[in-house]
Amino acid sequence: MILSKACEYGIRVVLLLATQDGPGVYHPVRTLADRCGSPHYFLSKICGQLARDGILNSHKGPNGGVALARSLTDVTLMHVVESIDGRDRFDTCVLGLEPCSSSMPCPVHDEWVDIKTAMLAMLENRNLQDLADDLATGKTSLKLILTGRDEETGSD
Amino acid sequence: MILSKACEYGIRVVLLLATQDGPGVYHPVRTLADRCGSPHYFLSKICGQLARDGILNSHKGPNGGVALARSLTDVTLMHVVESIDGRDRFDTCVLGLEPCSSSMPCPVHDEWVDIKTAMLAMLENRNLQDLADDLATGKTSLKLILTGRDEETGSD
DNA sequence: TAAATATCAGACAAATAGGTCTTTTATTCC
DNA sequence: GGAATAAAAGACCTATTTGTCTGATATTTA
Repeated sequence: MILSKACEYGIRVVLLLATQDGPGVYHPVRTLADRCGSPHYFLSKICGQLARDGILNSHKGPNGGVALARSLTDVTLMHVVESIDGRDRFDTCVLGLEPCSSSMPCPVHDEWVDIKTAMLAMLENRNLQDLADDLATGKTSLKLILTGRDEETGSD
Repeated sequence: MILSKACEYGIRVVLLLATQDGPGVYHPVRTLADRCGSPHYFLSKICGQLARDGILNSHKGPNGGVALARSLTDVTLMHVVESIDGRDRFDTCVLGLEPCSSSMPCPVHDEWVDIKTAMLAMLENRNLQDLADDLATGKTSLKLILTGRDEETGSD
């Protein structure tokens, strides 16, 4: 809603990698897709984009896959959003008015400015390390309702 | 982005009516569409929905059109949003996780709760009267960049 | 080198959102 | 009643997003 589906999946996969083994450890997109409830081929494209933007590295062949390209402290969710959705996702007027700005504000302009600020803060105030720490301590969770299959046994 | 295009247009038309003559005065959707930069037929459907939900009244024939159905103080933008987009637009997790809640929060759950609260406040803290007052005094504006035509002379 | 694994590139399909048009119906004015 | 006006209903089209598939390429292992 606020983010595209593609971006949701992108964030999920990055968080997943951050909680698993950190940068440099490769996982096949196939496996990650299962774990984060994203369509395999769709996630594959998303990872391609993240790789092009230097957030992931990718490697072909056995033991290949994708891995975080940078240190956990060097990546924020905003980096992912910028890569997938683009930053201008947050530059629009609530009412879609073109000239809306502080000098010609729409009826909800001021409130919206504050909300956008809070959204940016949500996405860039904490890096992957912080977020992974919260996940590790159980303070937060990435659990989702998996429809169809439940869990991998590691056999694939 | 946060609201659908349909909802944007719906809000615009309601604000337009609020600043023009208040409840009970009918304007053809055609004219309103020109003024609020919305496709005529599209806005027509939107107004139909708003009428079904008791926000607008509509009347066929000459001197017909749509008009606000209730007093300006009885309508907020949230009423429009609920009518067009539905309230559950604000009930989703940023990451699209199904079980996300305060007891199983996603990594940005808490921040998102605050942001949603602010968005609801933006949409329901002030009624059409308040918003129309700000527009009347020039404190805010509904101006938009009209592509193609500039203004009606009343001839069509 | 052969077989297996996995990404890459890009075509393709399905679903949804956004937008247009035509026909019908109700209303007003003459 | 007849002409004009304007909404109502619903079919239809277009663009974007989401999702799937195929063939090619690179890499590893044996």
